[in-house]
Amino acid sequence: MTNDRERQQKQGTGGMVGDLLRAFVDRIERLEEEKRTLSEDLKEVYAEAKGAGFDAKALRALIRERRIDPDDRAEQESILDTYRAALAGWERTPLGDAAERRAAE
Amino acid sequence: MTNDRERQQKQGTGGMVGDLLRAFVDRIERLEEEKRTLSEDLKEVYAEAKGAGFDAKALRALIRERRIDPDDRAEQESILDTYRAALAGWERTPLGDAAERRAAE
Amino acid sequence: MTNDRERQQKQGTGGMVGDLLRAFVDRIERLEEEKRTLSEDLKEVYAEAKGAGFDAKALRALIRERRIDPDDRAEQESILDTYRAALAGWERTPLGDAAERRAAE
Amino acid sequence: MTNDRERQQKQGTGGMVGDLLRAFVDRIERLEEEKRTLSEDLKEVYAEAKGAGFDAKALRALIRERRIDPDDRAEQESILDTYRAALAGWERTPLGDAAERRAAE
DNA sequence: ACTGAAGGCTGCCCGC
DNA sequence: GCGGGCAGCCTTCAGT
Repeated sequence: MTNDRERQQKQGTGGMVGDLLRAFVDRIERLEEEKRTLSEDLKEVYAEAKGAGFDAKALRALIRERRIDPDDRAEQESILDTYRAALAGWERTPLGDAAERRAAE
Repeated sequence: MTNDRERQQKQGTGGMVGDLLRAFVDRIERLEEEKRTLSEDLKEVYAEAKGAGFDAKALRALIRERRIDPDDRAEQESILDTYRAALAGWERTPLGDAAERRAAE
Repeated sequence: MTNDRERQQKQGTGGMVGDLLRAFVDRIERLEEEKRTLSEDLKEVYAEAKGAGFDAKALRALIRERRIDPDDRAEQESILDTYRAALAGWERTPLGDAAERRAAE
Repeated sequence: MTNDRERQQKQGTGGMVGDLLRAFVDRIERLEEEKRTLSEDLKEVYAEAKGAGFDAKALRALIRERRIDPDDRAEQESILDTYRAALAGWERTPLGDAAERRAAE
């Protein structure tokens, strides 16, 4: 009988592994659901902040800045400064070229 | 008046705006921390499952499948509806038939 | 015959709309393929730059910085500075709390 | 010459590294510009299709379907393979049967 | 340590 | 003009 086979798969002696698997799936899905809820809460807070007159983009930038390690940030900034310096005076970009071509059409 | 608020934000007169900002930052960072905790929990569960003999990759595939499946039915319906709308007035044309067959797959 | 019906759908009088649709699909897929090729080229260039000793992350940051409008960037930086100032001295973050709790375990 | 002195100061020894960096930046920005152009072309094609009476959303869905379909078969195969691997040693258990049926859907 | 995938985040485009 | 949906980018993580 199909149902017996089903029940065996889910509950029988051989189903212990299945029970274990289902337990894991359950835990995972609960955790994911909680994460999803938090993401929504976060979205709400940003919306609220925006409603209070704060710039959401800047607020996100602020949070990001606070999140990352100050040392790492300094390191990255330092490298970036070096590159910026290496390109100093180099305003002739492909993007500029394209804009000129576009204007010439 | 908006300008007063602007000036307050920039000068910190009374710090009320600063307090508000701090409150938002605090709420955001708490929520993010909770999310981070859940991500770690999730990672642990996967590790535990792996320790129990389950293949993590397959487990993830299973979870993903279960996650998208419910939406998927709705999505398929939605696409089907959209196709019907896109083909409005052509339903009796061969193209309409082809689209319907495609959507029905 | 099924094949004739197929051919009608694809090539017959009633298939003119189908031809048009297929032409659009063809153009779109060609353009997407070209985009994909460029993405791969880009990836190669970054890999090459990395091989030449440049920091890929910083390089991307540099490119991003050059891409956005200088005025917009200044505006964002200005707002960010304002927020930073409003939070000055506020180092007590949830993340910090969590770290302390973690250390206490 | 003043410019040479300037450039030396900003780029370091001989400016060779700076030149190299500029070359990379140039290549990257050109590729990105080409991508941007293609994106615009794509947008135009969609607009044109819309003008011809096609529903843009449905068209995008169609393209997406065609794009993922080839991969999809491979992906499905891959998942199936993964499941088989995950269940190695349990194939003769009820769980194995269930997993195989699930993967076969 | 690096590479390839997976997931989350951000910016863009459309519809309301 | 704005909020939602979607595509692309970035980051992180498992695997080699």
